[in-house]
Amino acid sequence: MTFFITTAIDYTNGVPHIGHAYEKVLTDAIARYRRMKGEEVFFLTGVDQHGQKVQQSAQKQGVAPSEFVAGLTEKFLALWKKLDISYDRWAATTEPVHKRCVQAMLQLLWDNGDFYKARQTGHYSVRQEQFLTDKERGPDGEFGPEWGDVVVIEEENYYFKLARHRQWLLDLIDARSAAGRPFVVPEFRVAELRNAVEKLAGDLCISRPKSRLEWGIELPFDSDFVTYVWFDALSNYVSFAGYDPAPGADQSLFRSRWPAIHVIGKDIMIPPHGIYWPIMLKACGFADDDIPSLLVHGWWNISGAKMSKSLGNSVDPDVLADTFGVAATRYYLLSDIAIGRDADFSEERLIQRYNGDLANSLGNLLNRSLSMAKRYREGALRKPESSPLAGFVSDKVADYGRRMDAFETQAALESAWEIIVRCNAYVEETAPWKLAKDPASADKLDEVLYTLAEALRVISILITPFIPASADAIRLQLAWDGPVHMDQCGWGALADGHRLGDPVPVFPRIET
RNA sequence: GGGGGUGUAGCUCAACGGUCAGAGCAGGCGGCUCAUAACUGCUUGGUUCACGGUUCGAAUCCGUGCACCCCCA
Repeated sequence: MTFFITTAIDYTNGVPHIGHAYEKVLTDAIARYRRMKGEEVFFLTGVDQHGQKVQQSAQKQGVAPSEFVAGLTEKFLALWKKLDISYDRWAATTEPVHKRCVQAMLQLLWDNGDFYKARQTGHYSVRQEQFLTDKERGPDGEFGPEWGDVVVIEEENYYFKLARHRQWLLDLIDARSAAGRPFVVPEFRVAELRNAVEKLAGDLCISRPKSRLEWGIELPFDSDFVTYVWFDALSNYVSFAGYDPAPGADQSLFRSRWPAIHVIGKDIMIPPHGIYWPIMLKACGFADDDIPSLLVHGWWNISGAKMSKSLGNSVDPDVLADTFGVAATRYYLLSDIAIGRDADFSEERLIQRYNGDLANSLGNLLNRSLSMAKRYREGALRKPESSPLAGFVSDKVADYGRRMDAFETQAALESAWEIIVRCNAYVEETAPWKLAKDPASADKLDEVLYTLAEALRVISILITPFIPASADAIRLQLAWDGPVHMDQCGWGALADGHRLGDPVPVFPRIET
């Protein structure tokens, strides 16, 4: 039974911003934690490369769409590499495996009679890729400049019979909540989604004529059309996991992974992930138990304002990582926002959290512990009968696990940091520099030094999902090369006589 | 117009209807010297947006407003 987790796939029409980075780092932390628990994990992320905007942007630059998306895709790939995103499979929607799967799904639903063709005439905004109605008219009766060029067109398209599954979806949402495993986490979003489903009316347009959009996946039953966005983008969650809708196909790999948990932003819960996607799967024959769940995260605002290109206030995570480091960036994104909520981004706060939590609390704890061990015992540990912090640490490890299981990354970090804070206080209480002066206190000093090293070893495991490279650096200094696994969080893995490495600051302070 | 969210210390945020509303940061006073000017003890600071209601008991539940954000029409 594989733990299957996905992120939204990002649209390759612009460079990645802090919101993209947050979602991937969040998902990465969860995926890494599950691997540490010994679970088989399939972590899927990628890019959405088709569509009108990409086609237009490519035209403007005078390059082929494939060339245009290749450049931006590289930027995403490079950023995820820099940020240590440990995905198992990269989903690029121009890949043949994806195209084949999407076409097979479309064919299946066509054969089942889930689509119909209809004609629509109206004002069309080229920029927004949508038909406009009178509601979009301004007070003067005209379409405002935000719509760009507005043209009158008439065209036929294919529609997906969505509305007839309305009651089924409502029942599914209610059943999931009643069973204690809500369709949407955090649960306060369930009401929001349910309300939107109640109002669901009308069907979903799923095509564009090739005369207007060529850059897409062709409908298998009508070569004059490509499929438009939903079947192309949402289907990545199954197409890259081995799904094959063809009758008699071998589904064993896919079945071992599915269903997934989709990590998405609150802006794409309604309607795509909360309405279109479950209904698409239902239509394809998925059972109710095989409808995935959604983990919906909030947004990073910039000084209280929504982040947007037009405001020019977007934050470049690539620059952030270069300026403050990967650990500072990842730690800030995961520690300063509660799951599902919005938060306010500021560099001042990032620096504050890095200096306070990573440099001062954790970094200094490691540094002072290793320094004392080296100075008083040449780095060699003696394993005591027991340690006064063993019980405390194991309690916090349990808290951490419960919180990570509930996707509460911020709260889980707090559990880990309670150990760190306790250890620093423990150093003050026991004052090893005084014990070192008194030969009669030798055993006590050994107990303190061992306790600190052992606590740090456990801490290094707990922080691995969040700041993996730093956790490795800490283990290197501790000279512990055991398996990085949750079951190694039990007390006492460092052997009698274990020799620690030399202290080198892992988190140098950011001076301002 | 409908719906959702938010409103708590100077700042960022916690608090299943149940001890005196807590924590971090910032501020103040002290301690220590192993350590990255770090660490640590104590401490200042609140009309929990407002007004009503339910309750033995409300930041929490209900009602009415106010403010801000988002979605839909």
